[in-house]
Amino acid sequence: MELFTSTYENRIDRKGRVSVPAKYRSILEHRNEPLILTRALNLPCLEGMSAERMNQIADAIDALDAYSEDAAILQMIMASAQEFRPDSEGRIGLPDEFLAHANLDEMVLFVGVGRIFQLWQPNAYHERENISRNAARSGRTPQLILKPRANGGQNGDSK
Amino acid sequence: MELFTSTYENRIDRKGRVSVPAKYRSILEHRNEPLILTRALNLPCLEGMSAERMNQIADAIDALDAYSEDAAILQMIMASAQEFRPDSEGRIGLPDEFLAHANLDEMVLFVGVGRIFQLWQPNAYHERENISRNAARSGRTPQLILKPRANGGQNGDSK
DNA sequence: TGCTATCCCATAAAATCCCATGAGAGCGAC
DNA sequence: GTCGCTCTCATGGGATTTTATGGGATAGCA
Repeated sequence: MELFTSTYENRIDRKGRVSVPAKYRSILEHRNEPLILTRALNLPCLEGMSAERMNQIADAIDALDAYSEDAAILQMIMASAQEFRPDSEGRIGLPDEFLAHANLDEMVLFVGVGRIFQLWQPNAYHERENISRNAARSGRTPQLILKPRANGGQNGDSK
Repeated sequence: MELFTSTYENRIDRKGRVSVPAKYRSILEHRNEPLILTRALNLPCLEGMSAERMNQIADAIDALDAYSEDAAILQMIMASAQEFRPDSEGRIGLPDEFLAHANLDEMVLFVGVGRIFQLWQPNAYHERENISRNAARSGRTPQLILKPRANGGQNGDSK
């Protein structure tokens, strides 16, 4: 499976390290790409993605006028991004800015949301989940429009 | 990764030297290219890049009318460019014009913005970051259209 | 002779490597 | 089904290396 799914709650040890879920790691390793984390623009969480996606953003920046305000905002994404190379046990050390942005202390909740995954303070995520769920119950469901994929033939392989 | 990301705040010592972040150094060394610094055109910061990037800018200038005002302005980028060779500990000495242009005194904030990086007076950058972040929060986010890349893409997605 | 830039060595803190342990999932034999 | 074996994975912590930084020594240069 090429998509990040499910959730995993892992501990931050006293050195500030946390294990990246093995499922996520194997996706990145399978693509032979390093792990990138960024601070989400408008949420108190971190976002994890492959380097491929960062390159796409860099391309988007280059396509803009280098001195425009739009470019400045996209550059903020790059400035908050950091490359991580998990140690031999699959852990990464989270720097203070990242811990602070997502209010992380003891535990981290990894949340797979498809092409990327998020890192949440567990309670913060559960609150947010309840809010969204209640919104859905009260009828405010989003439109979900599925389109056929271009490369219909290939499906997910695995280990 | 090939991109300059994240931020690093380093001290200018009493001899006027500052360490170039090891991550940035290794990118340049990996490409076997010297470090070039310029004064940013419309911002109080310096910009660091590889020599290859300089060539791209030169190409962009050539694409303009050689006698236009725009070309004259962009040529100032080249005029302010200077090549630096870090010492054995990875430090460079910043000349006075550069210190003055970016109002640098004690600390330098290296800000990776993709294909280049910037050198800011820390407070000056944080102010600018707040402005951009508020703009992003209030909905004025730039269009971000991610395009599949020519070389890297194993995952055929479009969205 | 002063000034400046560069080389070299030293050091503390932070990041990373490496080995160990234990819980738990999966699996096969019975 | 269930017992026990194996393997994976998250976690802990000591050992080692990297990195930023300070400063003395040396060599040009005005």
